[in-house]
Amino acid sequence: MTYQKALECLSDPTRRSVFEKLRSGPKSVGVLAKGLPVSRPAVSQHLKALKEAGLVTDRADGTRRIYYIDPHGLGEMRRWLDGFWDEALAAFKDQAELVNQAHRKK
Amino acid sequence: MTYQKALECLSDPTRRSVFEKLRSGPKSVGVLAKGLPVSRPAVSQHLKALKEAGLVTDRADGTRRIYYIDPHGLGEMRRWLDGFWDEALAAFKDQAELVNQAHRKK
DNA sequence: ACAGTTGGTAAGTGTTGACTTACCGTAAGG
DNA sequence: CCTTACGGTAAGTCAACACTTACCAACTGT
Repeated sequence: MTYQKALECLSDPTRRSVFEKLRSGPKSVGVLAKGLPVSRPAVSQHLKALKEAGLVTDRADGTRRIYYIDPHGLGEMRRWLDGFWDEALAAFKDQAELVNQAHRKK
Repeated sequence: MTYQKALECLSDPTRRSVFEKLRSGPKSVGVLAKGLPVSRPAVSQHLKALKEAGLVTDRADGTRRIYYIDPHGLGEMRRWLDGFWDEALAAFKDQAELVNQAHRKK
C-alpha cells in the first residue's frame, strides 16, 4: 500500500545514488555523502525520506549512524510490479495479435 | 538502463493513475481523462511522458488514439528491482544477525 | 465542403521539493 | 570538562514540473 512512497523516493537521482550505494553494504552518513555532489545535510534529508518509505533502516554506532537497506519497501514495490507484469504482458499480447490481424486484412 | 525514466514517471500520482487505468486494457485519451481530477491536455502530457519512458504505446483508431501498456519499461524496472532484491535481502539478514549477537552479549 | 469530435502542442502560472548555510545535540577521547 | 567528530534540523532560495486555457491539426459523417 506504500509502494507509492517508495516510487516517489526513488524517482530522485540523488536519492537513488544514496540507495544504490547501500547495495554493497551498510554505510555511515559521512561515507554516503563522500563522493556525492551534494552536501551532507542533503544526504541526511534524503535518508530521512528513504527511511519513511521503508527503504532503509538505521542503527546507532557511537556518534555515527549506520544505514542499510530495508527489504520491506523493496518488497512492496516488487509485489505491485509483479501484479502489473502478468496482467500487462497478457494484454500486450492480445494487442499485438489485433494489430497483426488488421495488418493481414490489407 | 532506462529504469530511471520509468521510476521518475511513476512517481507522479496522476501519472500513476493513468497508468493503472490501462491495467484493465487499452483506452482512448478521453476515456482515461474521464474520472480524473485534471484536464484532458494534462492527461495528454502525462501520456507523452509515459511513452518516452517505454511504459505505454499507442495506436491510431480514426480520430482517437488508443493507449496501452508497453511491457518494455516495466521489464526494465523489474530487472533492476530483482537484482536489488536478492542482494539486499542477504545483506539485511547478515545485519539482523549482527544485531542479535550484540543483544545476546548483554 | 462543413461541422463536430478527438487529441496533441504552446505559453504562462503556482507550488513543490532539492539544495544551501547556519545551528544545535550527542557521543568519544585527551 | 573541553574539544573534536558526526549527524539531524531550521530557514531560506531557486528551478523543475504539473496544471491551466487557448489554439491548431486530423479524421468522420452528413
